[in-house]
Amino acid sequence: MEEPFPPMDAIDLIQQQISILIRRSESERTAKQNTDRLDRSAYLMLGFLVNEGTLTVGQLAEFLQLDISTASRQVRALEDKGLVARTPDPRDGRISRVSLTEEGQQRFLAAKSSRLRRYRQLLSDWSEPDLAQFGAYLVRLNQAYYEAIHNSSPEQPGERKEAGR
Amino acid sequence: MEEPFPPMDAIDLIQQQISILIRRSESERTAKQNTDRLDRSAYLMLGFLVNEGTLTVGQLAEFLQLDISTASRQVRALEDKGLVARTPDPRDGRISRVSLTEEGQQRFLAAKSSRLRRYRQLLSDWSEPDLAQFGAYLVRLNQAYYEAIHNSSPEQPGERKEAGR
DNA sequence: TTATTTCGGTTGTATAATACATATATTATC
DNA sequence: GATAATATATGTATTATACAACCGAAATAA
Repeated sequence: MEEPFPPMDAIDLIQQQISILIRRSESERTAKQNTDRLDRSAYLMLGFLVNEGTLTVGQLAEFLQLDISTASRQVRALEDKGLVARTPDPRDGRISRVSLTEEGQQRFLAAKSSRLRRYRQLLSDWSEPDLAQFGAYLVRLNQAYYEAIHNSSPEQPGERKEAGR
Repeated sequence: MEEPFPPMDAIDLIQQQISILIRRSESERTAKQNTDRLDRSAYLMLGFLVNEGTLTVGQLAEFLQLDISTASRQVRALEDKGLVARTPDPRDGRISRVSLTEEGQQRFLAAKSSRLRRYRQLLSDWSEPDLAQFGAYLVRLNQAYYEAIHNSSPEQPGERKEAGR
């Protein structure tokens, strides 16, 4: 392989720590059932809906990088809980447009608040610049992931593709 | 309890980005089956064994924050694949001591190398100081998780973990 | 000593999240 | 109107997980 790559050690650390972070997070997910907690995918899904307003099942699947069948089931689960509503698209009978219910909004905000509380606790002794910097790094990494995946994929409305320099 | 906490915005970003990161990672996990890829828990488990040499099932469970039954099954799965070996402790017949096989070492290194390749790609345009800093932040966050778990005792019905050391 | 409790681990069972293959219904195209 | 493409849903399988019940070994109590 080519060599203009960053040194192994830092990357190795990052890779390892991300594995651990994910495991930790996963552990929290299953263990602590704060009543207002939502599983990660549901949380992300509701979050997208909060931001985007209304999305199709397919769009949700794409955003979450889920198989559409999985997304479909997730939507149904959320629907059964009354957190989202599906309305048929008047112009295309195949499409289900998914949007938040009032209840869904509230549950999302509650879950968000619960997560924030947890993170505020975990990060309570971080300086503000460190927090900002860390957040920026995470964004950057996620963006890299996103681009790696969407190298040559069809776009969705609202897509921002920033090619970096 | 509002004052001595860091500002919401950065934390909100971090929390959200970590959710996304985990989802991305999860997606990679199921999607790309590089032959040398190991699932996250197996990878972490082998990694611990690389570092620590030999561990009991219970220790692995604790490190990975898995229920011991899950750890037990994981160990068995790895054993069936020939990646670890269980040897009975001569002094305590209850204990299984788990260690890597030669094959396990090789598979771990291959998986690690594969992961590193992926991350090198994703992070190829990061500066070295940024990488180091990001790694340090991740370590710090994981450390906070670790401490949060090991300091506060979340009461579980029936079983309370006594930390008498 | 024997009886009981604790401990490390395994196995039974349940659940959740997921993907892949297939089905269905709707729209588009020929 | 027949066929193809599309959006979603359903059938089925897999995987990772936890909890509960259990088992055998060790430690402790009687």
